[in-house]
Amino acid sequence: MNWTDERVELLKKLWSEGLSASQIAAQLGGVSRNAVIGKVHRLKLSGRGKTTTAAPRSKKPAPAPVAAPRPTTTSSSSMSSGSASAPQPTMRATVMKTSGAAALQAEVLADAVAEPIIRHNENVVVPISRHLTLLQLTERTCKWPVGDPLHEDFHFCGHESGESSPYCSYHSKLAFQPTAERRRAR
DNA sequence: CCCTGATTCGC
DNA sequence: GCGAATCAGG
Repeated sequence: MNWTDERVELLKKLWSEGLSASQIAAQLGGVSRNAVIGKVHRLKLSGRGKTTTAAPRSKKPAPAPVAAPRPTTTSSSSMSSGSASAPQPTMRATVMKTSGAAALQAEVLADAVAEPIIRHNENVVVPISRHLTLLQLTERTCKWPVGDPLHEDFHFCGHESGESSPYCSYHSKLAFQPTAERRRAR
């Protein structure tokens, strides 16, 4: 790729708009972040109104994806229904009382419900979003799309997704729901 | 570790 | 002029 007038123009525009070098590189396509920076310097456009150096390393409040005690999907046979006042002597309570994380989350959300399980697979509003653009996605960012692709504020979740999954824990659950009600063992 | 821009220097 | 490698920093 070579720096055509168009590309240079776009570069100038994006750079002045405050986009980072990597973002610009991604949008231009065919060039690396370094290439963009190098070009920027050669064009002597280093300064930008507000250089908020470094991306907003957003701190994660507390995803708290854990705590999914399997509420016993269908079974309703032995015990459980009532409030067994005498827990099994052998089985230590599997309750696991609270946790710092849980408490913190409750504090933040305030409105949080006592339902550790996500139910509606529909268009529940995503918890949080880093509001990443397509080109900002990396190997470890959640690629769950948010919003209307035809609309300008379309973006991606962008949460931590781990190395294997393309989505964060939250969206993985929404994405990979294997026809739940179908475990008909014999 | 991820990301940011800045510089250097061989091509 | 170009941009990978490297540096310096958040």
